[in-house]
Amino acid sequence: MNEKQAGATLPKARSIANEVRRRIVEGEWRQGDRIPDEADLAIEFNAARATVNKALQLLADEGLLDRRRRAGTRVALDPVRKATFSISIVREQVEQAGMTYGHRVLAQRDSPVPEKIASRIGLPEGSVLVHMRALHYADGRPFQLEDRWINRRAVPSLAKVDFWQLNANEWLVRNAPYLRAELTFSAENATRRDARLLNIQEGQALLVLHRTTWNDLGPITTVRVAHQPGYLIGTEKNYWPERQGEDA
Amino acid sequence: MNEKQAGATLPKARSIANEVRRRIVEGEWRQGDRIPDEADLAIEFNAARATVNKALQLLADEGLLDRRRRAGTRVALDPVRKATFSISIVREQVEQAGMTYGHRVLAQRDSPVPEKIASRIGLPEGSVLVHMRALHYADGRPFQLEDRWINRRAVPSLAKVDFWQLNANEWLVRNAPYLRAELTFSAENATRRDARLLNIQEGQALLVLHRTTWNDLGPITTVRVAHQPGYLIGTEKNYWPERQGEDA
DNA sequence: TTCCGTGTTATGTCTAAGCATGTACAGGCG
DNA sequence: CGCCTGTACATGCTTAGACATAACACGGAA
Repeated sequence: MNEKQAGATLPKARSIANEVRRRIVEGEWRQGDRIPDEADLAIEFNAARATVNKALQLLADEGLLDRRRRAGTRVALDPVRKATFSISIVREQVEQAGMTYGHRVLAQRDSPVPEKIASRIGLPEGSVLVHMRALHYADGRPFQLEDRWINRRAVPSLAKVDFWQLNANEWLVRNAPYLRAELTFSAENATRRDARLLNIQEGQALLVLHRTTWNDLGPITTVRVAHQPGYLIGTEKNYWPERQGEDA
Repeated sequence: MNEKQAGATLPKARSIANEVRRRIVEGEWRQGDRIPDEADLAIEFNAARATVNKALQLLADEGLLDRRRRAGTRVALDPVRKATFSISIVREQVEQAGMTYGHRVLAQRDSPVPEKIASRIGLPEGSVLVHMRALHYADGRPFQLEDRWINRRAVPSLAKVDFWQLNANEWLVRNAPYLRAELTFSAENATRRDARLLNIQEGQALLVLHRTTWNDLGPITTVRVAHQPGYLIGTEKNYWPERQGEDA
């Protein structure tokens, strides 16, 4: 999606990067080999050193190259794979799949945080946060179950927001930029409650995403998102569970 | 881990980025606002425009800014979060957690690919690939179950490699750089076989990672990796399941 | 032999300048 | 009033040159 169309002129740095990548993939330069230095490549590609630098930085960010001052640039011994996922808001996920989105708040009240959550977000146990649960629907089917704690103190403008009406996810994303985020994936067996709400069988494997965000005032929110069984999160796109007799 | 130590001088571009990020997070510039153009910021920060450009590109890559020619730079309406995970080879995962690594090949033979796999990697059904299964151990406990298909044709040097002896994962990572990779996470209930091999109960929720890689000759390998129950994959680090009476 | 300084060197970063490119906007034409 | 088009402008990208900085390598001192 990020590649230019054939025929359009690629930025020079990018095309240099592509050429270097090709040489690596085709084995011309092998893992661990030192590659020519920026100055030499600049001559070879008829570019300024800064441009070559940019190209090599790109590849280093991809994990394909290992660069160290004075030591030179070499092909990474084990090309560390960095997988990047773009996490969009739920509604977009649903709508991009061509379904209609729905949202329902199940519960919302102020409550002291349990120890487990408190330690994850770095607040003293027993701090009172907003606790809410909501369901997100795709074409009327429950799709995501969200269990969220919100720290009013990190977002002053949030003091009077009514989360019964609101999609907390979207409100926060749009109104409370964060400085730091932590995100984990795991798999959990659906609890009885998960099963009831998502309309599935107890014990089914759920892909669970935990996300916590912080700004300069402290933790903003932490959320556990349980996906419908069969949902895949991928680097390229996400995949919906198969449905019988229907089309995605 | 990527922040410089306090006291060390931050690259100018990075410190400009930080300042801009601060203004956004603290609400000085709000979502959707147009921010001053590069030339103005260059004056304000006493830097060259190229430096400001680099800083803003950084933030645009993070998804915090939205930049368009002529239209200017504005704070993104919904700061798209890109989560990046660094996927290292299994042995490193285990050793970084301070455990000893072990590896055992369970099966390996040439076999025609089933339709499901074939369509995923883009080879005709029935193509004959190497099919292998292996277990990875941490401190003697089964930790990861790997089910892999390897396309000898994409990696000529692989023709005579004996996968009974070898850690396929590492061999491929080190010897077969790829051009494109696709990666998905999902959750699956442990099959009877998963359960037996991982020494767990059938039906337990497993975090499953599918990875497929391609080079210029075609698909290299596709693999299903099932993790021990309770394992978390995160943006910052990965988390091991709790163990009773022991310390990680 | 080992250890420590010091010079060399490749990358890291910045600057000033300029051309390229896409698009928002205004103004003209039907 | 709507559509088209030209132009100005903000970002995109490159260059040449310079200085900073980490780290290898070598030589001399202990």
